Amino acid sequence: MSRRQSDTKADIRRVALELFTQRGYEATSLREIAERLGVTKAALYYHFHSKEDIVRSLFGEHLAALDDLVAWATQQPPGPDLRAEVIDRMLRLSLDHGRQTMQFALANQHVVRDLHPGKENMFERLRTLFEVVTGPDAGVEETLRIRVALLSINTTVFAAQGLGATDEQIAAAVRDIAHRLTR
Amino acid sequence: MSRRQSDTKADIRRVALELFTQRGYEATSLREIAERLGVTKAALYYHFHSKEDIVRSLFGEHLAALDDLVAWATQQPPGPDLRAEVIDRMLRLSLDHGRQTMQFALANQHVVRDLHPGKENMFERLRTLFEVVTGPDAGVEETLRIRVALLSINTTVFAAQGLGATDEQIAAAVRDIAHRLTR
DNA sequence: GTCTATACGTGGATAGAC
DNA sequence: GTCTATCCACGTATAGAC
Repeated sequence: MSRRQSDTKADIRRVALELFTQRGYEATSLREIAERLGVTKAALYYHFHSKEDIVRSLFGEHLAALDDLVAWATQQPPGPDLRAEVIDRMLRLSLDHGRQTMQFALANQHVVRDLHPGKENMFERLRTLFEVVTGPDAGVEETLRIRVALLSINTTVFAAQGLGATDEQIAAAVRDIAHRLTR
Repeated sequence: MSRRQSDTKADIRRVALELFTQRGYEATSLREIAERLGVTKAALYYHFHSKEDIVRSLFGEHLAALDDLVAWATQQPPGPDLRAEVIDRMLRLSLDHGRQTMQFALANQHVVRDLHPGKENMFERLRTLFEVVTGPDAGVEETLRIRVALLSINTTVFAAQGLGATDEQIAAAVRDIAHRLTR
């Protein structure tokens, strides 16, 4: 039985995510990705239509999952319980898709922003989520605090660099942080 | 009296910071910067040696100020008071240099990281600052919490996008957040 | 499914006139 | 101090053989 095609495709995705995150999207050439994998540029184009297509493939699932979360949250009755639940679901979502995907999004904001022109991008979804968990009558400071609580997932992953923390420790820290910021 | 040379230079810096932040460093060409200013690429090269030189110029002051802070903090006796003071000084430092510089650094991590090869880069300084404010006997979760508190300055500025918050409101929110995370 | 070869654009950077 | 003109390297992407 021969090596499956999807293995190569998965390899490309893995290396691309790594390099895009470390060096940035534009600073990473397809040549580098190909070299790292021991294949040629043309091989990449067999599996993906374009460079942007690779990013789309990397971020698509995450975006879809975020969509589901937003849809779910919108239907729930507002309140403090919802905040904690949204944070917890977002945390699980982030850990599932791996820390690196978030790091990538943070370090390549303009790329992620332009993936879906118009209002369909990631930051619009985040904004919607912000609005759902924040009451309409919250003051500026409270709004900021709640938003930071949601973003603390990303921040904590970033802060954990070089610390050798496990996913469990990170998750525990995030819950603690979010709790301190939203009560 | 003729238009001073430093005006043009300042204009370049202003536009460059704006574009680098919005579109990313590599995605922004010198041609775009020049066009926006109504000058030619060659004019840019009169004021700056290279593209990287522009970034260095943008980030140099911030880095120097951060150096001073690290040096100061290293000499202080450790303790909870130091944490609050370090956060406060870092907050003032960040607000002074403008929010955009931080946004730029966040959105172009790899560029800032490689500005000074070796250990002289921004993240090394941050790491040093982390170590100073975190006791050597802190657990993983506590360490994460304190780090996130320091980073909350950046996070809050990011979270404030599109909210129309004043610098004072942001500063107040940061102090509140840091306090909740470090007590 | 992966290769070689190549087209084509654009980017950063420099030389030299004004 | 700013321009025109130009160089060169590299990037994405495609065509077509194996």
